[in-house]
Amino acid sequence: MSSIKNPTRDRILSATWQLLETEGAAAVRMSDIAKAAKISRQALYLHFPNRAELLVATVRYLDEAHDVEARLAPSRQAADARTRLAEWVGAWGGYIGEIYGVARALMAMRDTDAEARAAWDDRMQAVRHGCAAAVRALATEGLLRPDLTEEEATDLLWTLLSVPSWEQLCITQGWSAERYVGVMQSTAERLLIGHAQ
Amino acid sequence: MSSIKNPTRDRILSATWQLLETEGAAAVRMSDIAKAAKISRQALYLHFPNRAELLVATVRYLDEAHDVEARLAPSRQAADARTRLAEWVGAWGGYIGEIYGVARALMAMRDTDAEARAAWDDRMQAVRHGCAAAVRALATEGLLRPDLTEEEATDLLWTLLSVPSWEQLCITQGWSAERYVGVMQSTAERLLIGHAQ
DNA sequence: CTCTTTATTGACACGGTGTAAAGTTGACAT
DNA sequence: ATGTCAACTTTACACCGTGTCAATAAAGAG
Repeated sequence: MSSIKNPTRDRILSATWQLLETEGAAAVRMSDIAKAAKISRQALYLHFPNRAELLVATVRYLDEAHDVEARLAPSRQAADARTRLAEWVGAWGGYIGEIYGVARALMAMRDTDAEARAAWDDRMQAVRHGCAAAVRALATEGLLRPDLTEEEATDLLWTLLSVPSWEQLCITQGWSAERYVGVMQSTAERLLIGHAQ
Repeated sequence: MSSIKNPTRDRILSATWQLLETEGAAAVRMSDIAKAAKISRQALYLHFPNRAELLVATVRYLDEAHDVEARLAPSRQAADARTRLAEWVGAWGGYIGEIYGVARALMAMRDTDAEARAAWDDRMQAVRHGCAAAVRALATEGLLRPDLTEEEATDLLWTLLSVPSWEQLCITQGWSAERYVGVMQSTAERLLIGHAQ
């Protein structure tokens, strides 16, 4: 739909995405993006006021392209808390790999650009909500590890599933996506579920 | 010792440290550091060839000032693997808070500066070795969770104890240092020790 | 045919890093 | 006293990437 309405904007976004995914994030300049989208650097500023907003728009574009909602549905519909947790870890954990390039660029901008920071924090809060929901489900089934508050458990799961953690395991240490998700699922269980099981 | 040999160099390093600890890392420019050290911006370049090397030197300076070796000794001398793990998590986890400012600045430079990247990676590998040693101790006492290889367990512990994870919990979520260390110790146990306990 | 939108080219300001050159200051040796 | 050396200062500038501005071109819609 957005692709029909405004083809160049779309071309820009997909070029941005592609560049961020392949090059190292910091190396991608506005001029690189313009070149890849086959417009002048200045034309970029006709569509996006600055780099930060372009990155934010790219994230939204990716969400749309990957149909995030559909991915998260199984987690919400899970019968019991345990499978809900596993589904959630699988869904989000698997998604990180696909947005990593853009995520990385946005994270790097946090330090210098308030808007980028806000956008990133907002998205991460959404992830935290997902974690909170999974923890809540565990708590209502009485499965939650007793020495943690729900808050703490949420923070812990959220941190385990953070992008930097994913980066460390999958990029630095070369874990495969399957291995990552598998280990994270068992780890999350261990981490959160009280030993009464 | 370094303080006796070269007072201005020392003043620069301590100014850098102080600024990075108080201001947000990215906001600290070379000129700010110069001003804080009461020398001209150019004199900075008489002591350090560029920003990256200044940051790296600051990290070393901090290590010396905080006597890292002494902090890590209890972990290495621990009687059993379990207390070794707890000591290690406590020592490193507690240390992060004191170097966070500099660490943050160095991490931010990774994207643009190869030298900064190398320096940071080197330090993180040292941390990973600490994790590996703790895991190894667990393994030789037969305590290691059986569904993980030693490699995987090391990576997992290392990621749990990473600076970004610390940041998310202690800065973003406002955990106190004690709470962080306490939760991390019990979490690490849960994460790594097989249920034969 | 003209208005509007989208794009182009070229130029420039700003901020931060790093370089270069010439001059100042103080300590110390002879 | 003089000369020398090192640390430091001031001033200036090059480079890069972001973002702004103005003048102009092309193309479709009314």
